Amino acid sequence: MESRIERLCVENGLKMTGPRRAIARILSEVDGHPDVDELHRLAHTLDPRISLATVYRTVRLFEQHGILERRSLGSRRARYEMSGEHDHFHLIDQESGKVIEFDEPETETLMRRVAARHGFDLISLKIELFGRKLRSESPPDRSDDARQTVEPAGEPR
Amino acid sequence: MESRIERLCVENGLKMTGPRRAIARILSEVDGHPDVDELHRLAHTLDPRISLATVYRTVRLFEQHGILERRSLGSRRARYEMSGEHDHFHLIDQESGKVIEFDEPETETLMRRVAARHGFDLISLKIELFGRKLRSESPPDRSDDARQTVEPAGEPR
DNA sequence: CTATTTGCAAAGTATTTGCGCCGAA
DNA sequence: TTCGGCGCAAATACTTTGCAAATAG
Repeated sequence: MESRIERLCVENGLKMTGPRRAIARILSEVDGHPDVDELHRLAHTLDPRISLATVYRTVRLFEQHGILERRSLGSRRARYEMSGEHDHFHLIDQESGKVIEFDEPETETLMRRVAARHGFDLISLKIELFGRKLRSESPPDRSDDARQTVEPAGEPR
Repeated sequence: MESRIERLCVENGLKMTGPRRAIARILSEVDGHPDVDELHRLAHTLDPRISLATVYRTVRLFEQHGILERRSLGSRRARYEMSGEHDHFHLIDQESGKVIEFDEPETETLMRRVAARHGFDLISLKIELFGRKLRSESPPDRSDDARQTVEPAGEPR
């Protein structure tokens, strides 16, 4: 079966080699924001011959073709996620390093307008909120916000 | 004469050594978003004995005390700017790497609300827009937006 | 005086590259 | 068959650290 990313590779005219296919599959299945080491570790389970260098080369390639986006999310190493039609943003727990994704459609519109105001066409945007969990008082209301993913986090910076 | 940052250091109970004073002054005077090398080069003109390691140690210290904020702004190396009362954001020209600062007060409010909705207290936020200059049509309207700084940019990533 | 800080050089991370062999188209 | 991709190891880029000498409070 062909993963979403494999299809994008073909559409972009990329040669589909074994390693690329493996990495593409990993990327399609993993959730969260893996860094290169994680990707390498996972790809390694599909094909132990895949080298770290290839993972680096592949994510760079995918990024250049708009298939992946690079984030920092408060960690030192680069972390990646698939590009979506609409942007979503990240809320990072300063203590644990956990990342929560959230949507905020108005924001993108607003930012597009800001860019235009300065004579720019918006290509992409990164929004990272750093916060501390509220201990006390009113239980958080999360009645809106469609998708929402929490991940275990690497190092709490 | 004492720089703004020097004052902040004293308030934070930091020992004011020669190197720190020099770096603080550089930071107060430079505009833009210098990386560690730039700071070192500049500090070097004030006192040639200041080492790169000390610059690294000092920016880390200042960051921990909330005096400085670390940004990435599309480049690999960390870049710094003074913390202000209110956050401002960055628009990066994908071609040249130039950085434009802009204010968007509503945004911070909105983001604070989003964080609260997820049960978090907002500590800081980073917003980076990546854009391409509009060649054609209507001259950009910049009648609002208070402050605005453009800087020459290091490497266009 | 004493606990911190500094410079230096060496060690650590994160990422990229040169090169000869290998495989997809 | 051909050209680009791959693994490997070495190179590079950025940042941190151990240690002995220097210094702020």
